Amino acid sequence: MPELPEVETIRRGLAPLLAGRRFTHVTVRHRGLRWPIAPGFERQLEARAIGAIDRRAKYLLIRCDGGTLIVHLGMSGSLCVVPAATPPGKHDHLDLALDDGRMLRFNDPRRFGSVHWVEDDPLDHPLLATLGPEPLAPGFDGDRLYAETRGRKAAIKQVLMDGHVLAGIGNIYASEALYRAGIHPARSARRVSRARYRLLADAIHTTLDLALAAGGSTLRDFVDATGAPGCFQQQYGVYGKAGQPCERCGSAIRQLRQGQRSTFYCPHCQR
DNA sequence: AATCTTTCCTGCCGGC
DNA sequence: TGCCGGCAGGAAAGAT
Repeated sequence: MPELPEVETIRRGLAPLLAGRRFTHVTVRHRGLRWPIAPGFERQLEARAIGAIDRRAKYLLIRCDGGTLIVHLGMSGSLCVVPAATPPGKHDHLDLALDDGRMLRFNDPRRFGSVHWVEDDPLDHPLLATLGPEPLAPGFDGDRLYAETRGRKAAIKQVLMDGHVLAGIGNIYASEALYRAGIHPARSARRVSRARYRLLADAIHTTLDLALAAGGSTLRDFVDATGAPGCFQQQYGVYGKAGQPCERCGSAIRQLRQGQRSTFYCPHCQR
């Protein structure tokens, strides 16, 4: 479900609901996430005042007094704020009760998501410390991307999805950005010119901005913190459209496999 | 049965 | 020889 625009949409939805709140009680029903929820996690969160809600790549950073809750939604995770008396569903693994009669609930059927409590700077956590630049932050541009990809023989699409090169670009938006930039997804990253990396950086920016404006994509049943679905998928140029005509040239969009993931592209527009 | 949004880890290889 | 980085594949688990 979530790539950067979806996580950012969730962050924006969550921020006003958690502002000024305090965690009161923590219930863990299933500790077996991607990394097991640490023993003592419940007690560490209790009575913490909540501060800013930030994001790094696809990680949500829920800053509290004395520490930070780091949440990753994996493939199928979701967060919502609901009344504290709401009965738990099948994959509601974690409830964080708030001091206003509601709770923050973490649901994740596939359990590829994760939850960490850290007392040091969360950006120093091993999972976050080596991440590449944020694509929407100042300082990210085509020249940076060009520099990051020197010596990379692998396909540009796979390098784009490497979080240590560029943070937060997943399978869908990698296909979309390459389509917008006119670059073939299987092209070796080191054989893309500096000029085309500048086009690609612009395409990444535009693609993410459009997705954010639409409130993220709806894959399966993505909903934001208030339950509203995103609608960016209606704007996909190539993703999931194998066999359909390219909007620019009319050629049939093709699908290929890269690293066990589906890639979609236009054979005429992308070189 | 095959596929799907994530990403860490392992094993292997090449370069210095 | 040893070390490091890059690269491909596997793994986690459930719903459709």
